[in-house]
Amino acid sequence: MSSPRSPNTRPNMRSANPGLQLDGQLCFALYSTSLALTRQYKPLLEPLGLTYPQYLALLVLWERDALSVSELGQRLFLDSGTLTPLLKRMEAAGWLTRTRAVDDERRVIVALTPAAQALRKQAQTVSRQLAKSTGCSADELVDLTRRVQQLRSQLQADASAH
Amino acid sequence: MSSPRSPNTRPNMRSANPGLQLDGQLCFALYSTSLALTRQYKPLLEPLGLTYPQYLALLVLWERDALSVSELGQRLFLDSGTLTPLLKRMEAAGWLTRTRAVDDERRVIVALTPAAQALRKQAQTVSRQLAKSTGCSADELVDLTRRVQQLRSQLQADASAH
DNA sequence: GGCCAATAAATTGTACGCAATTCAATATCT
DNA sequence: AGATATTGAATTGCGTACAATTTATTGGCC
Repeated sequence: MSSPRSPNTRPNMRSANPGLQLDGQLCFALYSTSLALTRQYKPLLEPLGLTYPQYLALLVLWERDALSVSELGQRLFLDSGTLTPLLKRMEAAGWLTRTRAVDDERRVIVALTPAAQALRKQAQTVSRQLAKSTGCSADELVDLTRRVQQLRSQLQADASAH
Repeated sequence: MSSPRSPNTRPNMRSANPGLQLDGQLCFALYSTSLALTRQYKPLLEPLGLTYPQYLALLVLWERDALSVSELGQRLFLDSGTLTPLLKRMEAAGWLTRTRAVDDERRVIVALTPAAQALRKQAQTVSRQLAKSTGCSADELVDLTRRVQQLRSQLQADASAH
């Protein structure tokens, strides 16, 4: 009743709103699409007892096991404030161990348990299912990934240049 | 000491890890780039007393004021569980009012205050600054935005098809 | 009108992200 | 060696996201 107009999205009337249309903003497109992807992952990861960020941590550790928290953080672009509680939950769930490094007791080494190693195959299924629901060809996925990575690099370069 | 190898990123050795490389995943590229963008926004929005999701809500309301919570949620792809507390904070900060609709007391209408209207110009500056730090041309931005939006649509279609 | 399903927000509980601070261990300098 | 700076995690506090539940209101049906 309160909105007699048709569906919310209007086509190409950017005239009255220079540079401020939600639909035109790459930032929002990335933000909302990233959240949509996490939602897509959820039903696939839930049976395994994993959240999406936890799954990302596993991806890193499957590539190279026994990393410190900060090394993991460099790969994921996350800091200890995010990772410490996440890793504690994963430790409690039996996916990994956290041990102080013997040569430098400041560092905490994160290592996968056999349970997490065994999960690797199922993860490939998850990965494939997700690729399917994007509806993109492999080439499109590769290309889009590269361009988004390129954007990330550019942003980081810009950020570190104050 | 614990890692005698060179920097973490290896070039193109995807052989031993079919479909599970973090770097190859579009999902992670979108996830980490979206977070990087939010970080880029933060110093620009902080002086205005806004967070990035709050800024997105303003973008929607600048386009069309006086929406219900669920209409706003449809535009942002967020639900009341996220929006209600966010809108309460924005109300407390003086950016908007929340009033029950007279014709349907279930609906809460969100309307901007003059303070929020006045903010519109400064927001254009923010938007331009961010476009600059992407290092992309206008055409590149438009193209990348469209492709990411397309992906989002595809995911939503796939999700609603169970 | 009275009953009941449907709808719109709000609430509850869990898990991130991240800035800022704290704490412990190591490195540096003299 | 001893004082100081630096580093790596952990902690604290705030603001999202989101599933699941609850509450209030409306619409439909008899």
